[in-house]
Amino acid sequence: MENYTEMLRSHNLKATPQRIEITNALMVHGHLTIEKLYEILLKKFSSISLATIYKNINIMIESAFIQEVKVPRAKSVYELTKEAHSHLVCEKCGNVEDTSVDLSSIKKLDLGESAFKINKAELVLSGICEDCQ
Amino acid sequence: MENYTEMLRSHNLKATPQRIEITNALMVHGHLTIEKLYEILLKKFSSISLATIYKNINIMIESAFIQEVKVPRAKSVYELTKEAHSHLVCEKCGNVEDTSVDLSSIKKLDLGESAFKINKAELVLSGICEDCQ
DNA sequence: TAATTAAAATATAATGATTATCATTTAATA
DNA sequence: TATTAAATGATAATCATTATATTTTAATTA
Repeated sequence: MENYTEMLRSHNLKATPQRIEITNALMVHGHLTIEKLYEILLKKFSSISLATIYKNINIMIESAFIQEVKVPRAKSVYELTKEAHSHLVCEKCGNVEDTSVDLSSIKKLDLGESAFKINKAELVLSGICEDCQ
Repeated sequence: MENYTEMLRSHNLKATPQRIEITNALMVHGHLTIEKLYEILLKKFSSISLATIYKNINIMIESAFIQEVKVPRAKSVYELTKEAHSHLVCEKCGNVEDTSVDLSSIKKLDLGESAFKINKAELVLSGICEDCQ
């Protein structure tokens, strides 16, 4: 899908060139930190403000267009919202990639133990990626 | 176990009153944010510096005495290091509790898919706790 | 038990990250 | 094309964390 304008509008977000470029950067790179995103957007918009990045990240999270991934022992990265999945984080190069792990079994497993009502499960697997081995 | 002095020393940490109190606070409360920890220690040490909290948290993490838990959509909490476990986070009251979920099955499940070598699995389950339901 | 010393505590300054403010510009709509 | 609410950019303000320098202290040893 290339139509970022419609993607943004369907989440009630104005399709500004800056937002389209954020969307594109996340589509291309998968997972990006704030500073990396800023760096990438500076190439297209030489006078973009860091505040614009922060404000857009926040409003895009609110509208569920993107999501924050809290990475152990590292800065958070952001990704486009997609179907439920988990993350692999390389302890050496810091790269983050998606992985499809079935968490439904965990949800069931745990429900028996307590009265806690689980809505969401977030799993981060740390280790060494293929390239770094 | 009540002997916090020996616990600290076994991790090559000087047993200062401030560190003993941090240990005690974590033992009593389980999971605490930086600011909550500061608040608690102020009651015992009216002139404790926030820098002391930060420095101790960092050195205690380095020596594996405690661990940081990154909580989705909230501030990190810290806990004493114990056997591997997962966390339940209440979306309403913010309380964090431990839960024993077997992650070994996940590790195996995933290993088949890619050449990524998993060292650690961190799972956070979000939902509504018993009290908040 | 007192003396020694490296490390820790405190106070505070400095840095880094994020948010707020405001004037200007622009996307969406009529 | 004109209108307007929202977004952008520049920058100040705030909040979180770390660094620095001085004083104090836990651990060790004479």
